[in-house]
Amino acid sequence: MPELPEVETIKRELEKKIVGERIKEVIINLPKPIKRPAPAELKKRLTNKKIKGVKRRGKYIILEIEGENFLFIHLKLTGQLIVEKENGPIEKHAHIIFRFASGKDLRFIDLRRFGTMNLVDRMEKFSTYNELGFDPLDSSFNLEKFKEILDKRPTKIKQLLMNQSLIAGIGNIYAAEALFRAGISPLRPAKRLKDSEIKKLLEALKGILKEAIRYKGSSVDNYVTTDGEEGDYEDKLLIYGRDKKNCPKCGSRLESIKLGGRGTNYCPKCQR
DNA sequence: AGTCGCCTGGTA
DNA sequence: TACCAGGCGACT
Repeated sequence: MPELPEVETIKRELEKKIVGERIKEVIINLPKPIKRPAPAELKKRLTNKKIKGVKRRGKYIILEIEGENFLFIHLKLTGQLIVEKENGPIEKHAHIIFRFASGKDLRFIDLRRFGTMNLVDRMEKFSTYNELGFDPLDSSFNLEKFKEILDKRPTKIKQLLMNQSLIAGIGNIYAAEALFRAGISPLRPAKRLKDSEIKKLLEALKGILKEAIRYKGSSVDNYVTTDGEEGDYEDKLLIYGRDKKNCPKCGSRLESIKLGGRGTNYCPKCQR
């Protein structure tokens, strides 16, 4: 499940591996991920173009391609972006392949087919881009801004953390981890958090995201880096996925509930 | 704010 | 063999 740390890891690797490469062919084995334009049009616009840069916004990877082309890629739950030699065996779910003049491929692989691609000629033309909230690691995202976001919102804090239009990049894993580290119950209405708790949560959030990036993300589900390697942060997760287990801090039994349709674990003793 | 649908593979 | 996971958009 790629969230901010996983997407950031992929972004940094792609920056090193594919900037400057020229696309000689776009192979579409499954058109479904291509939302717009029509697959044939996308092919036409990208063929024989150079990759100029790679950006990340929330959980989106953005490839900047010669000729005013911005390709927004969302990996959703099981998407992978792998760079490898073009003559290697084609993976079972390799839906879209960008074949470079150098003999390398960038392959978009997605078991569950939820991932998406949108090609636009200006960043702002991708409507979702304009609706994304703060990047939690950006220096402009400080205590004051975080307080403003929580202020007056009755939403449960975990759901607020995962609302991409407020803060962009946090998903189920890191929301749960940050709340555990900060000792805050996922059920607390956002507006009821005390200043001291908001401070703690912000520090936990930034800290965990940075650590996870250092470990190249968590390989929950089938996330891998652009080498096809797993991340190493999965072993550091203290609360996510620990259904029916005991709290790593106090030893009491963890609570497993559904929140906004998503599985949520927390320790009722350590998280208030 | 809650629910559904999109998907496949692992698990009860 | 039925069910569940889950980001996000669409819908209510």
